[in-house]
Amino acid sequence: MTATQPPVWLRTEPTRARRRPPLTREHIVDAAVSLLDRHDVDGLTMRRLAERLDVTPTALYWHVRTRDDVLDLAVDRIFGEVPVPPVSDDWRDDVRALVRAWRAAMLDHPWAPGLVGRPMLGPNVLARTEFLQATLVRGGCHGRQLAVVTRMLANYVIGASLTEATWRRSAHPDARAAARAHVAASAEAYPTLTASGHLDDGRWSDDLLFEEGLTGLLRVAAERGTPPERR
Amino acid sequence: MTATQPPVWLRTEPTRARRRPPLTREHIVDAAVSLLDRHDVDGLTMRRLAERLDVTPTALYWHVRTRDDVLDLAVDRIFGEVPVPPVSDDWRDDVRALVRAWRAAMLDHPWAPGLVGRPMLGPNVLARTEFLQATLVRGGCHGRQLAVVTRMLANYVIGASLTEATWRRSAHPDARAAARAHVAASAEAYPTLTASGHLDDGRWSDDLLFEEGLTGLLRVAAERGTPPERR
DNA sequence: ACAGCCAACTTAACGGCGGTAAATTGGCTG
DNA sequence: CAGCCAATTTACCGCCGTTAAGTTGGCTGT
Repeated sequence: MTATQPPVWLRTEPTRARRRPPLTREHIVDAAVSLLDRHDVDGLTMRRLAERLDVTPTALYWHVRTRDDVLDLAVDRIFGEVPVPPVSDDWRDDVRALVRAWRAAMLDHPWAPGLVGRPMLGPNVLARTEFLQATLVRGGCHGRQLAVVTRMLANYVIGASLTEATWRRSAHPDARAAARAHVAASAEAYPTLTASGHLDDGRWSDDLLFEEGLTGLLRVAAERGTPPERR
Repeated sequence: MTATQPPVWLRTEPTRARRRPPLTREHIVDAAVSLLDRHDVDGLTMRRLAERLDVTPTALYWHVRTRDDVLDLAVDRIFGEVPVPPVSDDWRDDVRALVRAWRAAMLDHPWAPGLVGRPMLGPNVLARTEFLQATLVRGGCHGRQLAVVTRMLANYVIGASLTEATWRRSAHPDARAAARAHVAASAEAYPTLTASGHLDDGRWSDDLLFEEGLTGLLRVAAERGTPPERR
């Protein structure tokens, strides 16, 4: 039988599906994140991404419009890793949990904070922001105060992630040391910085500084009212 | 006289210096900033930069190691535009003035906040940080509290600049509108965001939100002590 | 059984990019 | 006027993002 069919060896493969697994936007983002984790932003090329997915570079453009799209999707993917905490009886704890996890996710992927400078409208980002603001409302924030506090907290966590990730990325063991030496060399120009050990590693842990700052912000968030003229 | 010299017309030019003006790192940074202002980060190419300076691209590499160097220098140049306020009798006013000017400079060059994710060790950055911390010391901050507050303020202004510059850069008049519509379309998923008008333009001005948040931070900065177990 | 369709992918190529190596220039010094 | 050497140019490499046009192969309707 099968006389008219060419022998197996000449047919390409089981011919089951065209590709298995078929290329997906999800798969692309998977590969992108893993590439970003390993090679940082400059290391994410459409060609490398394609190679990783065993596909021609141009195939990606069927699922994605540009490289920037890939980056946007990757950022939102990271935000998906931020667990939205269960609602507790103290709204402050909930804000703390969310913001803490937010920072942690960013630091797990130190390339991410540097990409925050683009419009973030992904569903994961929006969902976390929604939770943050809803929690603040639960805590009694309204109107202008709500807007102020939301922005304040977001700015804080963004700034903190960016600052810390910056140093974490220049991971060369002595890059920090070089920086410290550089400042110490002009100690008379920066007396306070050198005295306070502003660039020192071990002096105060990043975690501690972040937590204490956050505590301060929550204190601000809890002060309700404070209209133009208060009291 | 001058018989042995060829007539002026055949000599290339005053022959005063090899180039006039001679290429300088300062000139390069000048051109870079102006190019960044006009064409954003992607628009700054070594070739365009060279063209602007009437020089071959490779000539730049004599004064600068890589394109990243140019970006680093450009960022520090921007920080040079931040006026260090005169010392007043209220340290809070001084912090306010510095931080306010810091944000203003970043927003004047909306490409800058996105470049903060690289080690900033330029003299202008360090001088401003020194002033900030010195002022806090004057206000009575010491040790851990000083570290916490310094970071808190820096993170806040960085986050705020980045957030605001992001929207300012996607300047297409209706880009924000599209974003708002996008969120509004899933209003049932983001009830609080839509209710609070989180993405609305006119609701609360960026300036106002920044100032009120800053007021809160200064209140935190003024609370001294607060050790592990307080009171 | 087969014609035709169209989503998904490949082939080929373009222009521009950052960066390097080697040659060149031209004012200055001895 | 010989020789030096800082400053710049010429020539080029390999990689990049992206586009246009072709190909494939499973599915649909008859």
